[in-house]
Amino acid sequence: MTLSSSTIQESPSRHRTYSRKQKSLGLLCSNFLSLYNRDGVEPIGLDDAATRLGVERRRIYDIVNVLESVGVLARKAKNQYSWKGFGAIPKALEELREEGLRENFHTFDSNNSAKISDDEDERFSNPNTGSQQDKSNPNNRREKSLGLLTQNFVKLFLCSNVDLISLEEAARILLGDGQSSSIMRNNSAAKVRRLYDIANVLSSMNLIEKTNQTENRKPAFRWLGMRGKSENGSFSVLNLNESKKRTFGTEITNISFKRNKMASSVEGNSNQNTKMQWQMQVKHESLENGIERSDFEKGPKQSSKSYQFGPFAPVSVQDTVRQVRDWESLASTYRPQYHSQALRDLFAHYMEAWKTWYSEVAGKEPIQIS
DNA sequence: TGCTCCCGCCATCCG
DNA sequence: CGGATGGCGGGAGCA
Repeated sequence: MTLSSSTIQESPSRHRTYSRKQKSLGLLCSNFLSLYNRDGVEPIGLDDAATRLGVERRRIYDIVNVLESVGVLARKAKNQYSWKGFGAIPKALEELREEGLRENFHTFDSNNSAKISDDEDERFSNPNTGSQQDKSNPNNRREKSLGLLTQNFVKLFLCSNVDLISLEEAARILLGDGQSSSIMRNNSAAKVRRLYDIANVLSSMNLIEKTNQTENRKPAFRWLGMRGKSENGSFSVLNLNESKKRTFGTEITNISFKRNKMASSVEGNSNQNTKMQWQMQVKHESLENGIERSDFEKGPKQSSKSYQFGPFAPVSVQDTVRQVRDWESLASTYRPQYHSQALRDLFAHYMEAWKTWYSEVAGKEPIQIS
């Protein structure tokens, strides 16, 4: 479609320094969270999000699906989601845990796994009612969705004692297990990509952390959030790896901008619509290393129309400050919905964790301001 | 190289 | 039907 006239590629074979990292789902998720973590009740429009974050719509679907899986968002209507907030996570996880236990998520454990028959969620199901669709296979599309995969992945942690699961193991359990009867596609190698996607966004919320087994160096995921377990119905909160030690120096544990040598102003997209688009009055000036204040300019052409590649990369953590900052009000907004002390504790736990997280990302003191 | 996993084509699902 | 969703896997960054 309308292959852009010129502009697309300027200086061929020039040190373009693309930098894939700045386009990661994890970073995108962080920005998304920063952008909408407001008690504002206004619904979130997918187009709006895509535009504000400077990414294509397709990517928004990716993060929105996993965010919804853990309760942060709720689909309201077509093209529209409502922000539930971090405060909704404990409840969502608790439900996932119960659901997981009801199924056999706790039996995978050592040696061979126990496939998770799954089938899917709440209501309906029952023998094929209507006559439409189902020609190809009884497997609904939902079965392979990112959202369901996310929930199953989380259940793995919530319903067991382990807090470290290798990528390999997770793949085997979640996507058709090793060698089983079914001819199910076990080309896990291909499906594993989905796990990476999920892991990235869950990581950006500090629900999990990517590491690798002490011996073997094999990639693995460690659960950082709360854990269900025990039948007495009580929670046990894992002290998320002794939280951050707040190293005042530099060193950002998560985000890791790494030293992307001169990433700076990437693509010379020339969207002149910046005037109204990025209305985020970013004032943050930090971001020490690299990433000099990128100024969007360099746009000789005004191709108008296509603004799909917004300054997502450059801004990165931009306005994390403006949002949030008011944890108290945020907290009071959600706390009421928890009647049990357990959930309340969990909530507090998370708020603390995120407070730390945001301060790190923003590179400044624990938000608080007016 | 092998591990990660972004990108976007295009099958499906809704209105 | 046309637009909204979102599987899926090629293949390019990166370590």
